[in-house]
Amino acid sequence: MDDRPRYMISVAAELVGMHPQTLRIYESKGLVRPRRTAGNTRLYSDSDVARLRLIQRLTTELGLNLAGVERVLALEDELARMHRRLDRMEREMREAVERVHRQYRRELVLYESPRHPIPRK
Amino acid sequence: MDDRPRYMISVAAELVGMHPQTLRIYESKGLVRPRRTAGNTRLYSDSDVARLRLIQRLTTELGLNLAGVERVLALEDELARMHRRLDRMEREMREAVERVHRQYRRELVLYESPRHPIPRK
DNA sequence: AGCACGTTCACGTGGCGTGAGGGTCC
DNA sequence: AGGACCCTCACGCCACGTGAACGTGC
Repeated sequence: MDDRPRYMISVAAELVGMHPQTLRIYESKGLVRPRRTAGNTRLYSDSDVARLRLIQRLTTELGLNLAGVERVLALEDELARMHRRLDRMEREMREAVERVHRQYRRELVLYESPRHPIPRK
Repeated sequence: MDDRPRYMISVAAELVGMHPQTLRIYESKGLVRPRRTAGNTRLYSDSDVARLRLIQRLTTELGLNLAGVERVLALEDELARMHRRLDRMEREMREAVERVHRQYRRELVLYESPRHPIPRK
């Protein structure tokens, strides 16, 4: 995803329907980290905007305060990481079983007795 | 763990260092669910008290509001469940590999050629 | 009868959103 | 020179904790 810094604060605020000052507060609390231009103007990327929308949902819709938002975002990150880890582990384990199958099939061919042919499926 | 309802509200509040009224508020928001006696008196179990301590850490130490506490508790539950699931999956997959090994070892014994003994470790 | 329980209402504080004031950069 | 940016300060509202008032159960 193209995620370059794009929107200055008034545009970003407009996009998510928030007060520009609110965005500055969020940054001061470390909830979003927009880039800055050489002239120190904030520039929000698309993922910054997405994060703002997420924060908005947590505050206005669910009523969390900013401390809660911070904690929830961290936990959701951790949850997402764990989910990926779970998927990866499932895949790796499946591959491990497959490797064992392949290895033994090779050995069976090597050691096969002519009088006891191995049934092929 | 023995988790019978034990402490009435003044005792539970004393145990965790909170105002009894605060405990009533928490219940009204569904954060804890103490049992009641026939006379409608709240009785808090040890796990209720533990939960109160957890809530206390989130509110006083981290500064969450109650909406945040509710959300965080839910996420931590989910995280714990996922962790158990991960452990279980790891074990099951390990057993699956082991099953494949055992199965092929049996077949190798059956089909083994006298002139090509299978090396044992 | 007394004490701790129950509920409901009122008050104070603090967090957070909103706006204004004043300076700086294009 | 104007407009949007920067930051800081002040106001208002609402959530939450605390306490009081009043009724009920042991």
